[in-house]
Amino acid sequence: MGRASQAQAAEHREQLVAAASRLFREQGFQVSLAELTGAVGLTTGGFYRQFESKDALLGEATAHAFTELRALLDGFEAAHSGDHGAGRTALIDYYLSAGHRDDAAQGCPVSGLNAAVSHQPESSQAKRHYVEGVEGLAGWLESAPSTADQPVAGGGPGEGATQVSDEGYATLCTLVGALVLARATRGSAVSEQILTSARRTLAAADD
Amino acid sequence: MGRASQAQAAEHREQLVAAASRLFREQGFQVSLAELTGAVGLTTGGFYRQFESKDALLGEATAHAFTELRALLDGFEAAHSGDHGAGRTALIDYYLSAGHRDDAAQGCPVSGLNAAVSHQPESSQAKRHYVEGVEGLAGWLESAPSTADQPVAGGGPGEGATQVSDEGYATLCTLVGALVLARATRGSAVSEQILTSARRTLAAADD
DNA sequence: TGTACATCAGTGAACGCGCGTTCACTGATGTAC
DNA sequence: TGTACATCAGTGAACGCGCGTTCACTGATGTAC
Repeated sequence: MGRASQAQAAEHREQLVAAASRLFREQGFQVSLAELTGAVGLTTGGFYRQFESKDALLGEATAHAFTELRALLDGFEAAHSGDHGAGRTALIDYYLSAGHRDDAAQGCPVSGLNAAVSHQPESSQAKRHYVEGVEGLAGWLESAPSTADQPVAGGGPGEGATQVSDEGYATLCTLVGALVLARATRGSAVSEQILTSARRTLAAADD
Repeated sequence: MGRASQAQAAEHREQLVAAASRLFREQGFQVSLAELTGAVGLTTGGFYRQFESKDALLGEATAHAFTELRALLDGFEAAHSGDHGAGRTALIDYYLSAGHRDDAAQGCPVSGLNAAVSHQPESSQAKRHYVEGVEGLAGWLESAPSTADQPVAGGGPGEGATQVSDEGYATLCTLVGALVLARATRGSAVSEQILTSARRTLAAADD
């Protein structure tokens, strides 16, 4: 193949991170490097010229997935003309849909990367990004977020300026629990019941 | 070593299932056979005289963990003289404690085996037991369960006589989501906040 | 009850495979003059 | 602008390791008489 240009190499790198963020969410961290690099038309050999290790890729893939999530949240809010409450309701409906359950690859990283991140050491990049992302999504899930610009995967290293409310965290717990359970029970009637029950319960709480 | 007696063999088998149910919850399905058999003082060679495969062991370990859970639930109810509501409150407090978060090995299989079961095929024993267990725990989590004898890991093959209410499933979602998130974020302040928020929110809903 | 023998739980090594990582190599790219 | 050469992105094979599973073997157990 010969040497790729710097622009091409940079694009390959981005493609690899994007593919990894999909495949890790879909299949977990056990996807092989051969499959990861193969997904963007490369071979494993060159991988280590771009990343220090597979763990490092997980770190970047995690950050990438949370950036995507931020865009998704913005989209939901924009689709309802900036009405956060309406956007929030729409996000919850999407979150607890069968479509989201069956499409982990493009779904929420809090649910999709949970297992992968759980087995990572506390000091890992993946865990750091994950924790930030959890905090950010929980903050967004408040009915009336304290700041308009709560980051999903940003903010300084300091322990976040604003505290997330019980409502934000509890709503996130219900969403993540429902999705994770619905995925583990996919194929049985229980899976649908879980999603429906969580949807109705969160809707009822919104009064 | 020579041949073990039938009684010893049966005991080894039980010990192996029990150890597997702990290790799979703690470390996931990737624990090696060497570690599993080593945990009860055996070597890997003899494993296949007791089990058809590692997958089969996961199936039995899942069933075992849910039997333990049933005993735990009964214990909580008995500790409150059969007052289900009081036992339920106590279980929720335990479920959302740092102790439970840090002791997955002896903790709830719905949370502990979620990742393992998610990657199992739909037809697997592990998945079957898991789905039954989810249904059973959700039923127990209703404030006023419809039947006194709702099984956690029992009941015929038919799709359960009684339907579980939204309250049961939604409560389970919040519990599982909280535990799974608290474990993935262990070491950060967010982990504690998640548990606390879920606890307060579920307590507030009990009015 | 005692003896002879078949059974089979458990051992330890081997097999085959897939994986993450390394490395010598290629040849187009980028740069120094 | 053109040329010579160093750089380095990507290849493909090899390395080393751990794993699930298999297998020949051992010797105490269980059983038939």
